[in-house]
Amino acid sequence: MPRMTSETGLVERWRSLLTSYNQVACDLERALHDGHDLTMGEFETLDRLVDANCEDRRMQDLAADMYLSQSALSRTVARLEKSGLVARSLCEADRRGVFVKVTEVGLQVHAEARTTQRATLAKHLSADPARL
Amino acid sequence: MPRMTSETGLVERWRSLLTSYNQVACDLERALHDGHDLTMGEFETLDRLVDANCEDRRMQDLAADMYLSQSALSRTVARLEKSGLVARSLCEADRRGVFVKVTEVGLQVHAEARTTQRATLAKHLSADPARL
DNA sequence: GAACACTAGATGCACGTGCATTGAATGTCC
DNA sequence: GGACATTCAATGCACGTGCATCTAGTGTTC
Repeated sequence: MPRMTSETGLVERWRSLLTSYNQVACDLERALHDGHDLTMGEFETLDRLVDANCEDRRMQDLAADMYLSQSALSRTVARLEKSGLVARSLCEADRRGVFVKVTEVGLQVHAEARTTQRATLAKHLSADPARL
Repeated sequence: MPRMTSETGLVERWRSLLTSYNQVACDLERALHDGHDLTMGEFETLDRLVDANCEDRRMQDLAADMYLSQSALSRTVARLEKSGLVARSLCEADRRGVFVKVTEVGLQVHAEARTTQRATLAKHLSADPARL
């Protein structure tokens, strides 16, 4: 069973993934920070919240479709709240839970930041879909 | 000019990249840490050094084909040296430069860790080349 | 050869992260 | 209903990172 091919391809694909990700992430992080004083994690969190708009979301649900760990998310939301971009409120039904909602300011900042994000993504991902 | 399609695809591809990367990276990080007391960055550094074996490599050259920043690389190599996996020696030709070489122990640890890496990569990347 | 710009790599610092733990609320079992 | 396990979110802690800066060696210009 000649599995050399698959093993080699594996590492190559991993390195490709590693490189792609880091290039985009690095640039995006800087662009968001410089232009909007946001972390990539903060923007992504905001982005998820806006996607599911009108609806309060529990921390848990947020964490579910994100890559952030529970503690990271907790602190990220704390930072966003401190900046006035989201609001936390406790869930009456289950008083352990916490609801998170985007504020007006949060919506504005998100809209602006999204422009930056799109531009950065386009710069890196538009021309070469082969090397995703 | 209907660019909606491309913009939408852009974000989708980014989220896909984000998710793929974080799943693999997270798992790999843990596996390497638990099994070999290595950071992902440390392993990748070691990996690059082994690839270019027999040859001393300057920090600069190492940094060139890696995603790590200059300061991160500097500290990573410092940690690897402290653990006895690599050795630094100064470059006589240009005494600002520093050579980095894998030690015997480093080779062994790398070989062991590579097994773990391959296994982890296989788990995540083997079945679904479509969603690289 | 003295002054100045530049480069290689190390380091102080602030910050975001994961892990483990904590505190509070809920569920369960008898 | 009281004791115990479980869940949600927050937090102490150690650690790796990037940015800016620093030190030392090199190149250049006069």
